[in-house]
Parts: sequence; structure tokens; C-alpha cells
Amino acid sequence: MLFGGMFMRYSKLFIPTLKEAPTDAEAVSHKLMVRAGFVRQLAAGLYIYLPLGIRVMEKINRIIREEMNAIGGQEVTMPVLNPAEVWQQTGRWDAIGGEMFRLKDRGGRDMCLAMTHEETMTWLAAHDIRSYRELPQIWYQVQTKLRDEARPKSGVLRTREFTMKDSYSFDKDEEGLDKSYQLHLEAYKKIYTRCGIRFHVVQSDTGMMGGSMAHEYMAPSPAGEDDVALCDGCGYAANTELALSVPKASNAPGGNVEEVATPERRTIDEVTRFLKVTPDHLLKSILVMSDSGPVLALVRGDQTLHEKKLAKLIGPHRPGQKDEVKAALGVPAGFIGPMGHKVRKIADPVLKQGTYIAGANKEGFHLRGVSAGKHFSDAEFADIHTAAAGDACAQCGKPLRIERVIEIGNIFKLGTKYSVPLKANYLDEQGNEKPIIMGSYGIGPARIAAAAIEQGSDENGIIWPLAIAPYQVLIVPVNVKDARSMDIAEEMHTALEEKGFEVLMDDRDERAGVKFKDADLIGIPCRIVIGEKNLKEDLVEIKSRKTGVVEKVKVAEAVEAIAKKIVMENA
RNA sequence: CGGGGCGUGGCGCAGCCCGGUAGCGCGUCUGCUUUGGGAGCAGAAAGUCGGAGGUUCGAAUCCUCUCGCCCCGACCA
Repeated sequence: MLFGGMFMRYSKLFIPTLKEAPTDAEAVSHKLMVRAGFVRQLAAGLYIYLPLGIRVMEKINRIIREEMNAIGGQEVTMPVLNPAEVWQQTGRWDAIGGEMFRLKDRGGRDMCLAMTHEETMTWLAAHDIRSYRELPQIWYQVQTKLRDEARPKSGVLRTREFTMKDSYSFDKDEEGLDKSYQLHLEAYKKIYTRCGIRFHVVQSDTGMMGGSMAHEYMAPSPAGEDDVALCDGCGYAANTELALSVPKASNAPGGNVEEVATPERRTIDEVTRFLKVTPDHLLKSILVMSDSGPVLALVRGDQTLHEKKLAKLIGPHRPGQKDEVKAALGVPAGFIGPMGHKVRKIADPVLKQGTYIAGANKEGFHLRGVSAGKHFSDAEFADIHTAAAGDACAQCGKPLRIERVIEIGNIFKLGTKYSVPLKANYLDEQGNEKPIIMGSYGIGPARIAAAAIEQGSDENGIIWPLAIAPYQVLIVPVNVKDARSMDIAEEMHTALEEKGFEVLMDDRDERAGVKFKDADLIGIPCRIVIGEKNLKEDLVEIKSRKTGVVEKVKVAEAVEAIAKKIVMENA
């Protein structure tokens, strides 16, 4: 065939594989994406996608588009460069800090690079939706977003510039929003399932966005940045930012109130060791500084205070410094007890029962026999601890599991948070002007790719799920100088492409070992090896990247065998 | 933004503590041999040591400043 025809030839493709992973790469997906020639890093949080990387991204995006279109989503594009005005109208111009890239145009007008598109999407709705007859709408885009991340990390998982599929629903009432939300909830499940990754759908924090409901899609992986609590009993699943749990009961003995000398023992660790008790016998008093003054947070010694849970009650806060502790409570840090202080106190509900050892509010001393009734009846009780593995599910009592996860998508009920300030209103059946009820829904395609690698790789390289692999089949003629091998390789290539498969042929004049190593690294699901020895018996090899299983089949039957195999594995 | 680490041929590193104008592996190029799991031999090209300033007869090595990258934490609408 002239110039190799339209065949995808490895020798012509830019696939710069590396024997060694960059030392500064930590996450498996980061190392492998670089080594296998899918991406290159330009600067912190900025990545170049190479030909193989693009193929993967396009496959993921195609799946996303198909499922979005299936629920009535309509694709649009929004400018990446935004005027400040719309962001000022919703208040986010000021509310968002250094994470937003800002600049001025030549006329001196304030502009920003969009980090999400609630504003511009709502602007569009405000201008062009008039009547309830035009609702509902679902608009989406697959677009570049920019965020000046404080800390880009883990390769493609947290970058400053990234593609995001974001969709927005516009409804006339809450009922409509419920429906749009539900459509997305299901569409997202289909998307991740089709992409071949394992995931959980969990309740998530609506955060400072103030929406009424939110879920996150989480792919289990040690490279993740979130933790979720999961209950095998009732299916409860929530981000630990809000997961409720009932800690195991403390076996702390009761006893009288008495001071005990604990010289220079300040931390839970030091005190438990010194008094020969377990951490759940202690009460931890943590002073934080909120906008409305110091707040004393109380949790059991074996619990971890969850900052976000506390933030929901008292707003933004930070840990108190040593001198602030002294100033607010008159006690040196390390010996704070819950009793007697005038500051606001928030205590975890587990502390309602039992007696504990707490700081004595006196340097070098702790106090035994501290209980809620006697010592901090003035505290507000609220779940402020971090759900831990083994805690009981708040719904059914079964033990919770904690898993580390990558956030691969989220869905939010926004309500009228954006439609009111941007005046996105419609006229209802009675002719009354009402704000549109909105939802927003995001997916990070690059995170899907990274999660797929995190969940599927071995010491030799990537193991792509078939649906998002850059190619489905790799044909490896061992000796490219052998005419018969090449003829058969090209015939099979053509035959497989005619059946609709995506095929790459490694026509490089390299030793077999080199080709095999690259094949494993790149992770194409199905590999056909055409070698002279096997050819003498009219056989070729088919090897599954995932299982490693090799089968020899007759040349004449190879194409059918592969087609069948792929269809079966895809089912 | 706080803490830590690192910047030396294309990639991965040594040299730095105890200053004396760079070395190893891989890759690249040429030739011969090899040819089913990252080949062997011979030869070659390629770095002024992130940048600036300073100390010194002399700086990759010491000092100051600066830029960049990574990790932990904070942040993450």
C-alpha cells in the first residue's frame, strides 16, 4: 500500500516512551502517563497532551457527550475569558481569592479567566429565557477551565488548566430541579461505568455555595485527596467532610473528680502514656479563632476534629496560637479543660456520656472525672469529629469503612443562588416573574483517565479499560523485514478496521523485547503478535493485556477471534 | 501561604561537606554483529553545573539574593 495507506503506524506516531519515570512523580497515574508518552509537563499544573493522551481524552469526552445528549443536554461553549461584571454581580469577584486568574484588557477593564461557568451560563439564561414554556433546559460544555491552584499535584489530577464538562440545568420549580438532578445522577453513573472505572456516589458538602443537595462521584484510589465513609449495611455513603458516625463507646471508668499531676505532658499521646490509659479516656479541648472570637471545640481523645464540620457551625476559623490560648482562657496550651471558660463551646455528642480526663486549666495538671453534666453543660453539642473506620453507621449501626478517593464528578442543586443576582427570571403561567431554579454538574475527564490508570496498572505499565484505551488492538509483527509477517499484519489491520476497531501497528524495526515493553507500557487491551516461528504453523498470538493470557490461533481465524474476544470483554 | 526537598548533556543521577574550570547509566548518531521480553562491540556528538551578585589567584562546590519544580500541611465556589 502506498506510503502505508491510512494505517496507524507506530513508526510515524509521536509516542515518546521513557524507561524511567520522572523522580518528582508520585502518583502511579502520573508516572505512567509520562513514561508511556501520553503527557508532558510544561510547568506546575500545566500539561501537554500527546497523541495517545488526546485519543484517551477524546474517547472519554465522547462517552460524556453521548450520555449528556441522551438526557437532553445541549452543547454550547462559553468564553474562557470573562468580563469582571458578571462575577461582580454574583459577588464571587470578591469572594474568590487568589485562585482566580485576573487580568486587564488593553482598555484597562477587569477580566478573569473562568474557573467555572455558573455566571456566564446564568447570564445567557437571563438574556434568552423568558417563559416557563422554554423550561426546562440543560446546557453543557466541554471546555478549558483555569484555576490558579495553590498547589497543583499528582500529575493530571490537580492542574491549573484543565478540561471540564460542566452542565447547568434551568427549571421553573423545585420539582423540575429534582428531575434534572436525577437525570444527571443517573447519566453520570452510566458515564463512569462505560469508562470502566470503579466509583462511589456519595453525599457531599454543599459548602459555601449554599445549595440544598450535592453528591460527588468518587473513584477509589490511594492517589485521591478525599475520604469517604461507606456503610455496607445500608449503603450510606458520604464524604467524611459531612459523614455522620457513632464512635465506639468509651470504656473509660467513672470515678471522682480529682486533679492529677501531669508535668510537661501536653499532647494526648504524652498524657495517655504517662497515665497509662487509652486515648478514649481523654477529652480533647481545642481552641480555634473564628471571625466572632475564640471557640472551644471538644472531642474525645481518640477522635479527630473535622475542620469543615466545625466551619459549618462557626464559619471560617484557624487553630489558636499558644499566646491566643493563654489570652482567651488564661491557661497554657496543653492543659485546657472544658470547664469554667466564658467562650463558646462546641462538643461532640459522644461526650454527653461518660467521664473523662481533661486538662485542669492549670499548668502541669489534668483533671479526672470530667463529665458533661458537671463540667460543660453550657456546651452546644454537634457532630464535629471525623468519621473513622469502625465507627458505627449513624443510620443502621453497622461499622463504617473509610476509603481514599479521587473526586471525578459532582452534582449540585444550586437553587436561585445565581439566577437571582443575575436576574435570570421567567414568567410563569400566571404571568408572575420568578427566578429560574438551577443545578450545576461537573465532570473532570482527565481525572477519569488518571483514575482508570490508578485502578488498572501493573509493574509493566497501564492496563486501559477497553472503552477509553487509545487503541483497542496493537499488531506487532516481530520482524518487519519478513514480507509474510508484514503482509499478514496489514491484512489483519485492514480487516479489523473494517470491523470498526481501532488498530495500531508497531512497524518499527526494533527488537521484539523493545516492542513488547512498549506495548505493555502503553496498555492497549489486545495485542496480536505475528512471529515467523508461529507463522510456519500458520499461527499468530493473541494476548490480553489485562489477564496476560496468550492464545494461538490460525491466521485465517485471528480476526474473528479478536472481534469476538473484544466484544465479549466489552460486555 | 507555612514546613521540607531538589535544580549538573535529551532522561535518570554522582561530584558539593574537605574549592583546583565535570563524570556515570540510559538515550541519540555512525559502523559491524545480533534479532520473541528494553542487545553486544567499536567510535562520535552533546553540559559551564537554574539565574544574579559576592568571597577567592581560582567556584558546580562557600556566602547572599532570586527563579523554578516536587512533597507534607493550609486552601480548593
